[in-house]
Amino acid sequence: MSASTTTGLIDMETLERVAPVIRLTAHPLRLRIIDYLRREGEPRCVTDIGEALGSDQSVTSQQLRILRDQGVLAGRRAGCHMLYNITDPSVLLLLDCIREHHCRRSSDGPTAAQSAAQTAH
Amino acid sequence: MSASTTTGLIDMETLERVAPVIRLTAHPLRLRIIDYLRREGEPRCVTDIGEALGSDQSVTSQQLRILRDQGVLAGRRAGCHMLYNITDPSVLLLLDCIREHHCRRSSDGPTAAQSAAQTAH
DNA sequence: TGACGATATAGCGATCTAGCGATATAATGT
DNA sequence: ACATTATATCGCTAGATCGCTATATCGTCA
Repeated sequence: MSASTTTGLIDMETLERVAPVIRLTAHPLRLRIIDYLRREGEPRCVTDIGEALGSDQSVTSQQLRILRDQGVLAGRRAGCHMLYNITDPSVLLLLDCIREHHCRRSSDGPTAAQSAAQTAH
Repeated sequence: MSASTTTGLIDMETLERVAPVIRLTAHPLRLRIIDYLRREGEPRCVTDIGEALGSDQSVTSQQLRILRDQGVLAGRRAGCHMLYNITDPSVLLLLDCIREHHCRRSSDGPTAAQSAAQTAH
């Protein structure tokens, strides 16, 4: 019985590798940056992103670096600009998921999850 | 021009509300717990989960509480057991996404995202 | 080369998170 | 009531993350 307790589950190594990517991506401003880049459809520079989202240059650059380190974004030089674009399509699924999440959570009032979590205690 | 820079994007309030849920869910053991509960198909108690995943009782209980606080899981009493089940279906999408992610990243070698991130520097 | 615009990094204090051991609470059966 | 099993919480230390300011680097043009 001990051999099959975890068969069929995603192995721990994979989770330990992927979890940080998701965790670091799940940040309000960083998600917004990704959403912005998606809507724009083409690479944007740091200044554009910062101005559009109202975030400071330094902060914007830091977030971009984090996302780049995770392989979510990539940046290429264009003159004195740095153009960033989305390189990991799976984060777009995450955004789609958030859109649904949003509708379910805020429009429909308390969700099955929330009410269940309360009554369960 | 200032009015339409962020139209069509997920609003910041939504992101600030959803991001913590994703961030706290994106934890190796917690993802594994969710994956385990999904595979089992029916609610499981703390001891079962801990034994199956090889995690300490205290740690397991803590993770379950975090997931319950986020509305991802719910627990109901059954005698002296506490049976947990998944209440937020969207986390299953996250797991599916990880499975794809896993295949793309580990099987195909360096991914487009990773190579692009390196050449971009 | 020197000034300037654009981007990246360093350093800091504050806050959050991870695990762990010890202990407290809850439910059951005797 | 008491012992037992199951679950939850507490207290702690170490490490991660956040947002900010100041400063450094890079690329362009005169």
